[in-house]
Amino acid sequence: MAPGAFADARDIAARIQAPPNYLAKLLGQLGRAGLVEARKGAGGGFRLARPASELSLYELLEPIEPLIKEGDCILDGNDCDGKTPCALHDRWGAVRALTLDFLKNTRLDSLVSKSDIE
Amino acid sequence: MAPGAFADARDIAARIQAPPNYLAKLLGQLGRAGLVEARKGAGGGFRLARPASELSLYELLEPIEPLIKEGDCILDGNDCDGKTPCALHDRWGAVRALTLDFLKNTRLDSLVSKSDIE
DNA sequence: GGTATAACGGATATTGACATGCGTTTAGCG
DNA sequence: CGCTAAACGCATGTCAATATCCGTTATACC
Repeated sequence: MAPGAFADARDIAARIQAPPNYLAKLLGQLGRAGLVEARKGAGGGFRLARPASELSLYELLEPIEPLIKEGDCILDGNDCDGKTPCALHDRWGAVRALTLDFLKNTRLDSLVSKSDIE
Repeated sequence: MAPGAFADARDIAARIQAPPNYLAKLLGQLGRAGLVEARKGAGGGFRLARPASELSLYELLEPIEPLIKEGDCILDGNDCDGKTPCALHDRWGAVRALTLDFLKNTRLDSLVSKSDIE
């Protein structure tokens, strides 16, 4: 596919075996979040607003579903701050930090293997 | 509560603001897995099969819902083994390992804060 | 043994995520 | 301008997880 071209939702859906209408809905959400651009009409479709190498998994997932946040406590409803840490504060903090690091520092392009590109 | 005593599902549910019948169902699952003991009738209820200090979060959650496993690939359906690692193999492996470590090496007793005990 | 208590187990209800269908709007192109 | 392609938006459907209800069974205690 030509770089910068728009791909329509049906084509994308067929490629990844996803339901076309639902995919379009998700792409719409990403569009509202400014991550993809949409164009209506003939020759239209969706495309990334920025290069895949500049989009983190975190950015991409965030508009679709709520993600873990820095400081979130694993025991819900707890205001587990520095003053009144819960029993798992440190151990969980390490897991949370690594997970966030993974999501924020992994770019979209790095989950595409070479064989998928051609 | 006396150590080794049985607590009935309604009491437990009231304490943790959970639906009593549903809780009993979950406790039943834990019972079948050998993690808690159940006793019917007056004075009956549930109790841990082993001390809280010997039960890991992993053991406790495993009968309730499928957990991440050593070697699981983040891209589903992938058989992402040593020979054909996916693009995220190493980065994801680190997150998975730390998460599993957290679940397996955190004991039930360590998520109870002092103030909950009395 | 009789009675009260509490788990057990199966049928049913609720809910939210996931998905579909279809009519409307917008954009490209001849 | 008119035709076609494709996103958009809303109403509806499906399904699994969660939860409820209630009759049955097992246990303790008098």
